[in-house]
Amino acid sequence: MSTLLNSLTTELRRGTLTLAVLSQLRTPQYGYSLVQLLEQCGISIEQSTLYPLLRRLEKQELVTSSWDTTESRPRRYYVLTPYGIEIYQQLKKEWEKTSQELSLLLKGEDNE
Amino acid sequence: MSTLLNSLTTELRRGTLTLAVLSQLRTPQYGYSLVQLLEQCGISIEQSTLYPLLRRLEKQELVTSSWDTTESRPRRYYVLTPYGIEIYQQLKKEWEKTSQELSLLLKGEDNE
DNA sequence: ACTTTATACTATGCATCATACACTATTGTT
DNA sequence: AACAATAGTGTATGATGCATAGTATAAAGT
Repeated sequence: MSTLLNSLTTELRRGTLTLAVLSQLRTPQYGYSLVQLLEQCGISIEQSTLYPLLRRLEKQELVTSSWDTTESRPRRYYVLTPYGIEIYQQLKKEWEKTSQELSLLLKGEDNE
Repeated sequence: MSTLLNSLTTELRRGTLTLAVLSQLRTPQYGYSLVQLLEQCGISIEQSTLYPLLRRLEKQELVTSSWDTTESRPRRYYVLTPYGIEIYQQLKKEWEKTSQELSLLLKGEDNE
């Protein structure tokens, strides 16, 4: 893939990562599990992208986190706050709207 | 709309503007007409956002531009280059892929 | 003993978008 | 004739998020 296409795709993905992560935090998850969960769904995300994102979300009070030290390895679990749930649902609506609008624009002569 | 939701939505839109603009430049358009064309489709874009975008696209050789001075008001028309068409189609595919993946993630308990 | 997996995290730079401007010429209205 | 509104093209600056490239540790597997 050309570097140009690559950077355009990056920009296109931007913001969707947040939405994807929020969607998975309705049930508690820790960073590492999130990476794999999303990978399974075809969305690859680097840890070095995810952790700062989680930090942001926590700062914005969309998620809360807590350490679980009962297992052999300590894990920090993240989960949506009520406010986070609300924002998630609104953001989801926004995405559906944008998605539909774009579908309309892109429809038409599909010459392959 | 809260400022947080606003900024999240902005991020979500990011990159989609490029795709939207590219999709309209299969036929020649000038800046002002593009704004209105997209507006009709529900996508609002400020001129001060569009013009720098067009500049970028031209620099990346995805579009070319030329002045039309035959009308009463001079207009600068933009249109896709062959390379631009190619990139557009690939980017479109990327979007469709991402879009589908996200649909999957967002599906599920729609408690309204 | 060595390597891989699991797990968490930081720092820096680049690109895009929003916001706020500046500018001109034509059309429409009073 | 004066004025406002529309049509039209642009620039500068700042905020922000993602990618890239790292650091670090402990458990499990060989």
